Amino acid sequence: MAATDKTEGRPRRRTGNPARIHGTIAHDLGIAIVSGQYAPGETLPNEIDFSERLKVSRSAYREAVRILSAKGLVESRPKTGTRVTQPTRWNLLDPDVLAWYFASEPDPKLIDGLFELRMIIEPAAAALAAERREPHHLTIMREALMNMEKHTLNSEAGQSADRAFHDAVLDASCNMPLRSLASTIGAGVRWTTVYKARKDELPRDPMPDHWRVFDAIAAGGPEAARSAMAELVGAALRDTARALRRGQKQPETPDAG
Amino acid sequence: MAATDKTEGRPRRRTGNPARIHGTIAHDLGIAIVSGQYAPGETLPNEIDFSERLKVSRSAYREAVRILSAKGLVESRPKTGTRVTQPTRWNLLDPDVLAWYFASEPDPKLIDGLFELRMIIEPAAAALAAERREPHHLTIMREALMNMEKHTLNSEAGQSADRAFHDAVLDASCNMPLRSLASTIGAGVRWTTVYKARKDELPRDPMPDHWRVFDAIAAGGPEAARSAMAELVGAALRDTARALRRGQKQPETPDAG
DNA sequence: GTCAATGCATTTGTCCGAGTAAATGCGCCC
DNA sequence: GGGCGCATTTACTCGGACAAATGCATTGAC
Repeated sequence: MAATDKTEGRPRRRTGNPARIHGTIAHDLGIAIVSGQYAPGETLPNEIDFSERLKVSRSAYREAVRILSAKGLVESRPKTGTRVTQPTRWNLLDPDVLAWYFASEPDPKLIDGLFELRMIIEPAAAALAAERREPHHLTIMREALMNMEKHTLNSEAGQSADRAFHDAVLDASCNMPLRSLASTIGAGVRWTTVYKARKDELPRDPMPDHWRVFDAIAAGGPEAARSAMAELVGAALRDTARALRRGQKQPETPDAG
Repeated sequence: MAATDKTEGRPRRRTGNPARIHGTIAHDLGIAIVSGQYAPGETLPNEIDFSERLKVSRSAYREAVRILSAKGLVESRPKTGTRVTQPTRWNLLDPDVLAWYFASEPDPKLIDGLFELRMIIEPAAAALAAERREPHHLTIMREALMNMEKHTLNSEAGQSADRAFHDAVLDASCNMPLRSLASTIGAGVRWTTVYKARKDELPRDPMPDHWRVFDAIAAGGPEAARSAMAELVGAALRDTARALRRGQKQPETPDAG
């Protein structure tokens, strides 16, 4: 836990800063909603009852609802009440919403979907980055990869260096909407490494693939960058799929077959 | 105006429903922020003064700020106040934020970025759709295209049919994160058609391209669907670029060259 | 003279209670 | 039986008060 903080809807801040009530309520309620604890279409208890049950003032509760409403998770109207919207309306690309998905074990369909998105976005972004990268982008990438080598993906520092590298590639694409996908991609990267580590699955050294992407971007070769990044993400996908199979087998067949 | 409503931060609802104060404040402030009226890093007036100036209660103003905070536009802390965050932190993919961008004439860089994103996303989504589409997806697509033919892109109905078609393709990809990009793509589609119409630029009949995409998806041909969609988006891009050039020329050289 | 601890002022955060407006469902009237 | 007005439920808005947190200046010690 203790993620990157920044926006609304996180339980507590990086600096030991105590959480604000509306933030924690939004966080808890958000997790409850995306995990299906409140079904789509269901209306939650009215403001007065619910805020009393949560032991917070109505104002704080209402601000929490505003946060969830801003992210598309609920919709509130007079008389009808506040009800959970259909999942297709949720802002899945919102960093907080995605984080709430990953707070509990997320749906495998979502993991697959995120990998598909990465396979679409990241090679294209790498190609654009090869054409447009500025010197400072390369500096950030190089530093991230060196940190990755030093700390390895088993440490928190190594994982955040991995995310920093992918973020830098999206940054270097010089495309605002693409860069906005950084947090989404980052969540996928993070989950992948953590999950594989939990399954003791770290079969392939990720560094050569990463350096190939970096070299292609630095050399200004769009197609080389595209294929190198496709290879990198594809390898991560295959490793994760294997870890997923192991994870599913374990609870069913403890030691025999 | 009078967009699709649904989430928080819209000024008024589809059904003639009067706007809620916190929604209108968030809407107005959101537009002011994305249009640069409040510079990144700048802190807005404190809650009491600002809410008085806006002629609303502090509670309503605070709920508006919570909405903006949830979308990453502002960040508020005690003593420091509420300040506008750096644009890289904004949730550009949020439907409301994007709508606020388009409320005033948006930055051409953003338009280019959106087209690049569409050129990356939509062909890939079409390919996935060709593999996974269900009969009801095809029904929706066919109906959308028939409406498009009937009303043409000059009418509101025709434009929303266009959006409905692109939405249906993303739906048919059966990929949750991809589908979440529907509102973003839709905003791009909408802006494109409206802008071209304003410049009297409608040189190419869009229907054949659209039917080719549909046929490929219906036939289950991923690569055909991919290239057909790439052709469609590429044509829209070229037309829009031409309209942009005309739009820039007009104010400078009224009638001579 | 430098640095650390501390008190203070400012701003957001939280709480409470009351009253308003809107949307739904019911009963009434036509 | 269908359309219309009314009552009820719910979120929405308001105003005021207190608490908590934080940046800053002051003060003190070394």
